[in-house]
Amino acid sequence: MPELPEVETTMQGLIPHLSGTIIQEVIIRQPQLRWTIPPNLNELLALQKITKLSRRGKYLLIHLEHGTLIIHLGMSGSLQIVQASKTSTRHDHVDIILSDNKVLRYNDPRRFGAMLIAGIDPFQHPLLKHLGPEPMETDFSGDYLKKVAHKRRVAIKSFIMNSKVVTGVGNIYAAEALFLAKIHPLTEAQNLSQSQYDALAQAIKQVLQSAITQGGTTLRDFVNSDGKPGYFSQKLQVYGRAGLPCNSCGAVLHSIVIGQRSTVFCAQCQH
DNA sequence: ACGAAGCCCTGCAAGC
DNA sequence: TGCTTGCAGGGCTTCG
Repeated sequence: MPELPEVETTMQGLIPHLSGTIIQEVIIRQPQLRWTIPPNLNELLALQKITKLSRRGKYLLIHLEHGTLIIHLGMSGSLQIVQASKTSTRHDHVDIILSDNKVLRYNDPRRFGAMLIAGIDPFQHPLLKHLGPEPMETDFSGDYLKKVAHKRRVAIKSFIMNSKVVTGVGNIYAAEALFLAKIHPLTEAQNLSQSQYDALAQAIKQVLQSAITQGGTTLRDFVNSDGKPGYFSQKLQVYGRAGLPCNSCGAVLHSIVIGQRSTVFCAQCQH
């Protein structure tokens, strides 16, 4: 499923195809995503020039002359640049037809994704307005986490998956970062020491950066914008490895449920 | 204000 | 083999 690294990889892959391009037409085959796609999306986007692309958490932002297209890939969404002649298949919900006979095609089997319109300043949009810091930026740090965690009794794993605390850390990388920082996922957020938070912030940055460098994790249905899979999945230490031996100590990895999310960890290494 | 649960949806795997 | 059932998952929304 697309996590932050996949969104970043997708954006980087799309930039050369989209920057400066003028949108010709938008075809919506299935408007029922996480939220219904605005019915007048075509009227809003047609003949507008794409000025730049950016990312906020897992939200991909396509900046236009008179507004912003917000895209979220949910857990099974993908974007690809295809030739206009290529026949659409099942779950190809939206085509954004570009000027040079190319199409930006949105596919999302589970339809947990979203495609919405915001103004010129997308950060005023309700979905983006209250997001926490970007994990890769310098304002996200152990100091910041320790401060925000004051009197918070929620499990640390849920805490770092809360988009108001930090945006874009999903289930896979939360588990990986906690393993790397040697922190038990059920620890109450308020009980982590400063040095643990320093290690955790560092670990989050490291796992995300590593995945971005690798080109994004490939799981079930993610394909990056070139149609090539990423290769990070083989590096995962705990996610999807319940019952298998810990790569560090050899103990059998445990699987528990935290906040309705499966969580794999090493009881030996993580305290 | 905080934390837990609910919800949207399809593909896949396991069980019968 | 084919059907049924259960589960996974992002993250906003609702409930307590």
